[in-house]
Amino acid sequence: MTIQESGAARPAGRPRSEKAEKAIIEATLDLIAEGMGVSELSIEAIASRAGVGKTTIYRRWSNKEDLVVDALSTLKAPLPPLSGTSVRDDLITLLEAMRTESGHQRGRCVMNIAMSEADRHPRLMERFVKRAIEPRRLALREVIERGVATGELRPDLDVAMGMAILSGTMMWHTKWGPAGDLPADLPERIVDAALAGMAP
Amino acid sequence: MTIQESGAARPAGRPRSEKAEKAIIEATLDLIAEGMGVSELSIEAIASRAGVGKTTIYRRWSNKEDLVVDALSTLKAPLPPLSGTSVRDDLITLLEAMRTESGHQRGRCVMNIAMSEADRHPRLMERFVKRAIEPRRLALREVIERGVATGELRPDLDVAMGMAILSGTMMWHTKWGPAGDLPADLPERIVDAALAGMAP
Amino acid sequence: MTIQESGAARPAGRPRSEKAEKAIIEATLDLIAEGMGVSELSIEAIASRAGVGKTTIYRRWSNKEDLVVDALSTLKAPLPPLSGTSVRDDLITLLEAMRTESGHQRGRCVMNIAMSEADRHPRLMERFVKRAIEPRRLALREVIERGVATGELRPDLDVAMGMAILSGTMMWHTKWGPAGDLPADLPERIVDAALAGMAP
Amino acid sequence: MTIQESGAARPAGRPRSEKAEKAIIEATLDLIAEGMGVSELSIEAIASRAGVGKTTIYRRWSNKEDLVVDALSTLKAPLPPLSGTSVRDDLITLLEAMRTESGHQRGRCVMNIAMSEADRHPRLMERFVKRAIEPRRLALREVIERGVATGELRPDLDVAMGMAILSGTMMWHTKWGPAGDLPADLPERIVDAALAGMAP
DNA sequence: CAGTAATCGAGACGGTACGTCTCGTCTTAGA
DNA sequence: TCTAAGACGAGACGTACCGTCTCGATTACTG
Repeated sequence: MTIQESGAARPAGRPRSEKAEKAIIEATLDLIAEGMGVSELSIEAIASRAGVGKTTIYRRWSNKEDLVVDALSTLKAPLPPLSGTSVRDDLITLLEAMRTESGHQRGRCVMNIAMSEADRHPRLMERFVKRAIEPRRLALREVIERGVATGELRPDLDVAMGMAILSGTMMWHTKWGPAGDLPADLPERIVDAALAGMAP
Repeated sequence: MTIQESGAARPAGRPRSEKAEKAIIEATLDLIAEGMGVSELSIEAIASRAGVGKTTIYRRWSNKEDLVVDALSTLKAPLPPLSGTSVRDDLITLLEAMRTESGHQRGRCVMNIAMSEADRHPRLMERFVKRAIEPRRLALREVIERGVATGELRPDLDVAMGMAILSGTMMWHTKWGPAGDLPADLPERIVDAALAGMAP
Repeated sequence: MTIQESGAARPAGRPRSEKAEKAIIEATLDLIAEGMGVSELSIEAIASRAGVGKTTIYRRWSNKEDLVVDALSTLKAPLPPLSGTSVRDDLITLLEAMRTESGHQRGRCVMNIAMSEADRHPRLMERFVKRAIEPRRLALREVIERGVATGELRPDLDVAMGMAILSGTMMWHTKWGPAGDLPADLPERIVDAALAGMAP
Repeated sequence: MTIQESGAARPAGRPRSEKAEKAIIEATLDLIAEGMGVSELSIEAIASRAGVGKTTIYRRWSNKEDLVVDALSTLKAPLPPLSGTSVRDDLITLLEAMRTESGHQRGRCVMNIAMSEADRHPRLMERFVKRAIEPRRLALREVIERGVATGELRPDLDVAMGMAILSGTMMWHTKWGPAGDLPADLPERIVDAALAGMAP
C-alpha cells in the first residue's frame, strides 16, 4: 500500500452523476406537482422528463416508492424560527408554517400526495413521518410544554391532546375547509380558540 | 300484449342482472378492504373476482370513479341516534360513531380510501362529501347550536371553529395517532378537552 | 343442444382477426425484404409497421422464429409445371425455377434469409425444409428416376449424387458466383455439364 | 538519441497489451463455437469472458464485424499438401479437407457462421472470401487446369463449371445432407461422379 | 528518476428493444 | 338486448446490451 486509504475506498468505474440524480428528483417532483399520484407516475415519464435513461433510475432506486420517498424528503421545508416571546406567538408561527407550506404549488401537491398515498404505501409513510412530520410534532410539543412550565398554560394540561387539537384543527381546515387559499388569520383564530380551553 | 305495462315501457331485450350488479359492488369493496387504492384497483380484477365480464361493468359505470363512489355509498353507516339529554353526551356519541366506523375492517379501509384519494379524484370527493360527510357535519352543527341555545355552550362561540376542533382532533388521532384501534375513551376525552374552551 | 356442432366448438370470445394476422405477415416480409436478418428484425418494428399491438403478435407466435417460419412459408412459390418431353428439358425447368425465384426482390431476400439463418435456428430450418425444400427435392428425384427408367440416364446412376450435383452446382453459383443476376443460360449449361457424366 | 529507432516511431504512452488482444480473440471464438451467431454475440459477453473492459475491445475494433473477421481469420486452416500423383487424388484431398474442416467443433461452427452470416455482413463476407475461400478456390482451379494439360481431363472442359460442380456438390452435402458427420468416402464418390463427365 | 501520455479494468451514461402485463374498447356466440 | 369470453391497440413495466464516457491505477518511454 503506497498511499493511505481514507476509510471507504472509492468504488471502481465511473462515479454516478450527481447531475442525473438531481434531474431525476426534480422531474419526479415536477410530475407530482402536476397532479400525478404515485400510481399514475411512470418511471418512463420521469426518465424522459429528466433526460435520463431508465437504467439510471433503476440503478439508484429499485422501485417507485423509494424514489418518491427520496424526492419528497428533499422538500422538508425548514422549521420556522420561534420567537419565544409567548406561547401564543410561537403556536401561531407553527400553524402559519403549516398554512403557507400548502400555499406554494409544489408544497401543496407534495403534502397532498404525502398524506394521500401514505396509507397505501406503509414504508413511504414511515419514512415520510420520520423526516417531515416528526420534527414539527416535536417543536409543537416543546412549545406546549414550555407554556405549562411558564404558567402560560394550565399545569394539568394533557399535552398530547393539546397537540392533537391544534394540528388536527389546522389539518381539518386544509382538507375540508372552503376551497382556495386558507385565510391569513386562520392560525391566530385556531390558537385563540384552543387556548380558551388550555389557559389556566 | 300479455302482461300489463307499468307506465314507463320496459326496454326490450334481456334485463340487466341485479345479481351481477351486487357481485360487482361486493367485489369492489372486498378489493378496497384488502388495501387497494383507487388507482391500484383494476376493472379486470373486479370483473374476475365478481365472475363477470368487463363489459358488464363498463355498461353500468363509465369509469372506475363512478363505480367506487357507488360502492362506497352502499356503506354509508346510518347516523347514530342522539339521546338529546346533554350536549356533551351527544358530542361523545357522534365522535364515538366516527371511532367505531373506523374499527371494522371494511369501514376503516373505506374511510381511508375516501380520505386518501379524495383530492386526486375531485368528483369522487364531491359525491362522497355529499353523501357521507355532509350529514355528519350537519348533525354536529345542530348539536353545537343547540348547546349555544340552551346555554350549555358559550353564547359567542364560533360554531364553525367548534366543529373544526372536534372533527379535526378526532381525525388527527385516526390518521396520526398510535397504530391499532383507537382507545374507547378517546371521544370522551376529546369532548371534555374541547368543552373546556367552549363552555361558558 | 339445439344445433349440431361441427366437430371442434368455436372458442368463446372475440375471434382472432385475420386482417391483423395478414398485416403482421406482410410487415414481416417487407422488413425482411428490406434487408433485415432475423436477428435485426424487431417485433416492435413489425408491430408498428403492421399497425398492431405487440400483444397481438405474441398471442399468435411465441417467438420471432415461429413468426418468421410462417411468414416465409407463405412465399413458397409453386413448383413449375414440367413438360415431360425430355429429362434434360425438365431439369432445366427446375433449375430455371431456382434461378428466377432468386430474381424477385422478395424471393431473393427470403431465400437468402432462409439459407443464412437456418443453421442457427434449427426449428426454422426443419420447418422450412419441409415446406419449401422437400417438394423441390422430390420433383428433382422423380425426373432423374424417370430418366433412368426411360434410358435417358445411365442405369447404374447414383440418383442421390445426381441430385446433389445439380442442386449443389446451382446453389454454388447463387452463393459464390459473380454478383448480380445469374445468367439466363446457366441452368442449361449446368444440366449439360452434369448430363455429361450421367448419360449412358 | 539513445536507442535506434526502427522506422515508424513507437507511439508514446503505455503500449497495447497483446495478452488482452489474444484473450479477446479467444473469447470471441469460444462464444461462436458455443453456437452464437454474429448477432447474438454481445460485446459485453466477450469482454466479460475475456476479463477485459469494453473500451479495450472498442479501441481495437470499431465494430463487431471487424472483430469477428479478425477472429475467424486466425482459424484459417492451412491448405493440405497435394501429392500431385493424379488429378483424382488431388481433388479427393481437397474435398477431404473441406469435409474434415467441418469436423472439429470450432471449425464447423466457424464455417457455419462464415457461410451463414456472410450475406448480411458484406464486408465480413468480402474479407472472409479473400482470406479463406480464395486460396482454396485457386488450388482447385490449378488442379483442374493441370488435369486438362496432362490429358487427364477433357481438353474442352469448362474449368469454372468443373469447380462449381465439385465445390457445390460438397457444399450441398454439408448443408443439406443427412445430419451428423459426413461419410469418409464422400469426397471419393463425388470426385468419381464428377470425373465421369469431365474425363476425356 | 520524475514527468508525460496512452492504456488498462471497471462501470455509469442515454438509448433501444425485449417479452410481459394491464388498461379500456370491441366483437363474437349464446341466453 | 344483455352476458361471459376473450381479442384488440396502446403503452408502462423492469431487464439486457448497445456504443460512449469517465474514473483511478498502471506501464512504458522521455527529459
